[in-house]
Amino acid sequence: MQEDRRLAVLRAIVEDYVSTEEPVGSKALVERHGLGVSPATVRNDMAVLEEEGYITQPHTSAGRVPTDKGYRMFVDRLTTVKPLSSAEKRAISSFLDGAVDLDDVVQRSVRLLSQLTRQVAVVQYPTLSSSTVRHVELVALTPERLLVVLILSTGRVEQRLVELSSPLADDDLATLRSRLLLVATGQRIADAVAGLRALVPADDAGAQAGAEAIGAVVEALCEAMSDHRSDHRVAVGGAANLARYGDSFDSAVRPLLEALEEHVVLLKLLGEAGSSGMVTVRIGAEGPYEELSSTSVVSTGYGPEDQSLAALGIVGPTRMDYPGTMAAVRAVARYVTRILDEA
Amino acid sequence: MQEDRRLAVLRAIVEDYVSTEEPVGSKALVERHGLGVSPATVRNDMAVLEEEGYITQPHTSAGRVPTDKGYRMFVDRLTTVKPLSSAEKRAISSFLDGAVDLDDVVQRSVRLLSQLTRQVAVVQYPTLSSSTVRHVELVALTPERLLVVLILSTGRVEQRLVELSSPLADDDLATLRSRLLLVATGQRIADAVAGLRALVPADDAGAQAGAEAIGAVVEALCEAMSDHRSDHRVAVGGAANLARYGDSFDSAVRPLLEALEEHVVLLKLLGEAGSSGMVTVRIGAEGPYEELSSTSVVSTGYGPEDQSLAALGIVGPTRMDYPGTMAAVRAVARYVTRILDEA
DNA sequence: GTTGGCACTCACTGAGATCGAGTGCCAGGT
DNA sequence: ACCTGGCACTCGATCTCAGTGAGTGCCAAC
Repeated sequence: MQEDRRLAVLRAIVEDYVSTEEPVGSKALVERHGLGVSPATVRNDMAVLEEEGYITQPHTSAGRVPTDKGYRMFVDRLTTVKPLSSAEKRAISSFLDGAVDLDDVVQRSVRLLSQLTRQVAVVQYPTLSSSTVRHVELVALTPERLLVVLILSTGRVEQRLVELSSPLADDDLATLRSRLLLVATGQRIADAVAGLRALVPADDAGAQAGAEAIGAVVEALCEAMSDHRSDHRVAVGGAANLARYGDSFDSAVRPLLEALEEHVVLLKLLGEAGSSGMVTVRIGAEGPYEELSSTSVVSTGYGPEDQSLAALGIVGPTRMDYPGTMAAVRAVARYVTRILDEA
Repeated sequence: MQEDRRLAVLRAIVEDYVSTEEPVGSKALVERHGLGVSPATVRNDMAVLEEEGYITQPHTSAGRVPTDKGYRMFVDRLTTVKPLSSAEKRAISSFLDGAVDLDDVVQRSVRLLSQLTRQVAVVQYPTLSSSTVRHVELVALTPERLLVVLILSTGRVEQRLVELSSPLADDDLATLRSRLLLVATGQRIADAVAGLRALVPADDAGAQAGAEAIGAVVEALCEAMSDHRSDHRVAVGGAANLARYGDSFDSAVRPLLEALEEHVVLLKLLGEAGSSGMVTVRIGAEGPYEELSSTSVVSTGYGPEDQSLAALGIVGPTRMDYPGTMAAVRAVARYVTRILDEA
């Protein structure tokens, strides 16, 4: 019984603190929320909650503030699913439906997400690893310069320039192209890489015409396929929302701004995201980055069905509207998944 | 004579204020700089400078601070070219020489520029308008889906997906491809667009096989060429440097953060940049954006010779090290130009 | 045209003094 | 066993107020 009320108190504290941005006291609590008890009772509950580590007071004789543990409890057990308003739903679909290509989808998603949550949004570009090769194209810019174009099922196009030491005849080019197509088309990345490498003649084989070209082209293709830069590309948006931090500027915003430029760090944060459909919340110092100890990450995977292509999410202060943010993140992930499926 | 000294005083004020971040008084001035006169004399000069609008005092009985007009004078007439240190030069070349493709060049440039200047750097992707068509490729993903790939002399690759209502025979595809190549290859964008449009048969012409395909493909190509999104792409880096603003946070950083996300605004700012080789400085409220009245933009065009492909520059507080910043911007622009030329 | 002297201004700083939201605890009520 | 009203206490926030000093403007002398 009292256990239940204590949790209600915790929830109320979190909600109030999130919306008012100020430590919340016992009196204000009973007024703003309909718990039918007196401030004194609430104070007792608060004392217990503090003992258990869910809340603290910044200084004696100030209201209480949730700790990371408190937020965690709130997120895990106290949030009720908060459906998006129909206006928000409309915003999402009208925003994303106009997208023309992959880049556009990602960019619109970041923008949308940052506007919905009023936080900094991060969207990872769909990763290559689970996609297949749709097409490979060789273009002879000059007899010694080949442009290798790789087109993946996700719609991503990678191109590489290959310089040859000796010119390549058109016939050989055509042969090479068809061999590449035969081996790679329709394959998953990993299989395609293996198949392509097998094409390269062993060192001691006769220096047949175009042997150098095969090696160089295959090398370029494999490099493009396993290119981690593409895997690691992320789009960031809504940095202007950082200006709302107001207080705790140097301690919180600076490292965050730095992290936002270090895309590898961002990916690590997003990477903790579970599979599609599950929204993951990392609160404060739960992660590996000490400097981000006062920021939380709400993220999820997105992509068709069980195999999630990539992750998206938002980064914000630990004091944030978790239910609303989680709902927004999940909704956007779903829509993006659908859009990608259709395309 | 006194005229000369007054300017020397102005220069000294700007330099001191930039480095100390505090209003500078007459006594400190004569001490730190070797002007061989007494504080009283300097005070007289300051009074004149203030009357002429080059400096102000934040409040009575405080030191002087340069006005926008003061900075303008400083930049136009008082700066001596400040050569980069050899360490900086080395940093530039080692940083940029490793770049592998166009995207990489741009991204490295932003990073480099932001680190050299400790400001927010902005680099515009090379614009399409002055580039030529290197190659056009058609790929039949399925008989009804064509992938159109456009390769430009700048190394940029644009792709578009075209859906046809009826399948296209391989022969027709090959014919179309060669006609496209004939018309477009080597042409400047504008000419290529004109040539391509001429390929589309008039409405009343017989519905020859592939007529629809021609129209759709040409449409896609032209759209890709005149696609303003590519023209308008910019890379931004070094936002973490905003954290150094410290004071005047809400008034300065917030609008700046917003502007940084509005790439169109950035382009407008950069767009004021003169031709290659000339570094342009916009100080404070000289520009069209009131909210950016306490920020300056140092920018320049870059690209081969007379025709500049795009612009790059930095955005920072009006109180900045103009000589150093201008030198860095110019140096980076030169290096980038060289790199692009070689590639 | 320059300089030293001098009175004046005014932001900044730190020491009280005061205020009040909020707490902890206890005795009494249900 | 639990809730409640009452009460003393704490301590950050706010205000006031004098003191300090960097810096100025002006003037008479060089």
